Amino acid sequence: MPELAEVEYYRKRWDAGIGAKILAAELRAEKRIFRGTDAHAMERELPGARLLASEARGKQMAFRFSRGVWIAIHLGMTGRLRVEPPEFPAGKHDHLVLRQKERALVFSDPRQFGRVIFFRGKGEPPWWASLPKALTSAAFTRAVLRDALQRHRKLSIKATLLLQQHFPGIGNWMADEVLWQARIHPLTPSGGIDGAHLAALWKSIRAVCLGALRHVGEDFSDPPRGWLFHERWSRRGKCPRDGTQLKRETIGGRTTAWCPKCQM
DNA sequence: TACTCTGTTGAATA
DNA sequence: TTATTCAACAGAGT
Repeated sequence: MPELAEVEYYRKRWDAGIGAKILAAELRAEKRIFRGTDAHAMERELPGARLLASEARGKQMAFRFSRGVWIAIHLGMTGRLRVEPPEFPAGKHDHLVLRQKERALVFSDPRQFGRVIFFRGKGEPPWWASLPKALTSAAFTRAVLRDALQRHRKLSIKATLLLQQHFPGIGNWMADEVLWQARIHPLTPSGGIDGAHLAALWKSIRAVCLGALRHVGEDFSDPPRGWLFHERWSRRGKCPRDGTQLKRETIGGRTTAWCPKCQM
């Protein structure tokens, strides 16, 4: 599930623990969630560290602790962060539990497509510093968009929008929403989008990111009425603009919904 | 029960 | 270098 705004929502769940010390880190190092990181070091070095701050970039989150300790979390498809009472017993899919005096910070992920990465050192971890700039920042210009589309000119625009190195935070439903709002057919080759279409695409990328953050990102409420979002899940979904029955097909390996009438 | 679907992404291949 | 396919995993839906 988690795309840009859901990630932001879950990140803020752990804000409850900011300022408090970690007493214990419970995890099972052999879990797939910890692939590529030193989970034993995490278990050893987190206790005693104080949670200072967190930030989300696209689908990535970083939690910064005292003593130069960081963890990054990616939620994958089914990952969640939540807060439980301090003595809460970890369930089957609760892969990381950070105990504080007043609460437990819990990361769960049944499918384990997500991951946790540990870092201790001076300054920002390299993997964090090298992430692309937010689509809602001034750095995401029309020229940056055009470059990304040209680099993948043969790829369908739907598949291109899912590339995290260019469109951090965009996931399957957001990509469909962006294309529907910009009235662009998901199979359009990315390289063929220019002029007014490019301008419309740029505008709807920002509108969808901002709208999602404002609604889903704040309190997990649904996006605004009138968005494709409310229709795209069902086989019987209708275009909110003209009532046309939506088409559903796999594009770029993902289920895609669009209006055959207004998306050209 | 059996089979299909899934809001992700990285590794392996072409 | 870029595009495509598939697997990692578990639960929900039909």
